[in-house]
Amino acid sequence: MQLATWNVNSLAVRLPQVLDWLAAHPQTSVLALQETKLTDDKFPQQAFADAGWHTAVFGQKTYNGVALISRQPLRDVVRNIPGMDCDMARVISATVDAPNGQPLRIVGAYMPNGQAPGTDKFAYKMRWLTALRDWLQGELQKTPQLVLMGDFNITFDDADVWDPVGLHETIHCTTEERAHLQNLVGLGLIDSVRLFPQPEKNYSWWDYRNMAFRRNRGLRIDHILVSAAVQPLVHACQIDKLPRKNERPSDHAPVVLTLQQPGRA
DNA sequence: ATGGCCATCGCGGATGGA
Repeated sequence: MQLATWNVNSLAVRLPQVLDWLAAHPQTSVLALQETKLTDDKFPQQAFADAGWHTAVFGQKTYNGVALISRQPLRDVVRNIPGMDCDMARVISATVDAPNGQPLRIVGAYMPNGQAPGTDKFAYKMRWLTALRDWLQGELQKTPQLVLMGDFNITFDDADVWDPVGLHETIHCTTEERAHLQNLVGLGLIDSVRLFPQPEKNYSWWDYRNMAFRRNRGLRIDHILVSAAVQPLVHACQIDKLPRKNERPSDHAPVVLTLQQPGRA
C-alpha cells in the first residue's frame, strides 16, 4: 500500500491532474491533499467516488482546505486540532487498516506558512506547531501506528534548501521552525524520505518564478513522518517530480510512501 | 536586478503563498 501527500494549490484547477495521478498510481491507499481552497459543498466528491475513492474533506473558501482520498473507508474522521482555537481548515485525520491488519491513523496537515520571522503570522505558526505536537502525543498513545503527512512549510536542515546561504534564517529555514519539527521527531516520528538513499538536491516545492523548477531551485517542505510502530512496514519513500512538469502544475510535488508487511514481496 | 509567478475574488489590483 502507498500513502501520499500533495499540496495541489487549488483543487478546482488541479482536479484533472489529481485524477490522472491516482489512475497512474493504483497502489495508492490514501492521498492527503492540501490547499484545496474549496468549501465542502463545492468539493468534487462525486468525481472521486466515480473513480472508486472514498473522501473525507475539511475545506473553506479561498484559502487552506485539506482532504483525504482513500481506497478504504475512512473511520473516525476528525477535523482540525481538537481543543485548539483555529478558524482555518488545516488538519484532517482518519483511521484505515495497515498491511499488518492493525489500525493506522493518518493525519493530513497543512501547516501555516508563517510569512517571515518576527511577524504575527510567524508567532501563530509557532503556537500552531506547539498545539499540533501536544495533540499528537495523545493520538500516538491511542493509535501507535500513525502517519503525519502534508505540507509542513519547514525544512529539516540545509540539505533541504537549494540556497542555504541566501535563505539563511528566512521563512521555512529558521532555527525556531526547525526546533518545532524536531519536537515532532521527539515524539518518535521519523522522516521517511531520509530512511532511503535519495537524489542530491531532493526538493518538493519550487517557486513558480525564475524558472525555479527547471533550475531545481527548491525546498523540501512536504514530508511524511511515521511513528516507530510504522517504521518496520516502510519499504520506500520518494518525491514524485513528474506532476511538476504538467501544464499548469501545482508548485508542490507529491511525496509517496510505500508500506509493506515485512517478508512479503 | 529593488523582481520575475500563480490563485482568488471579481473585473482592478490587493492579498497570500513560499
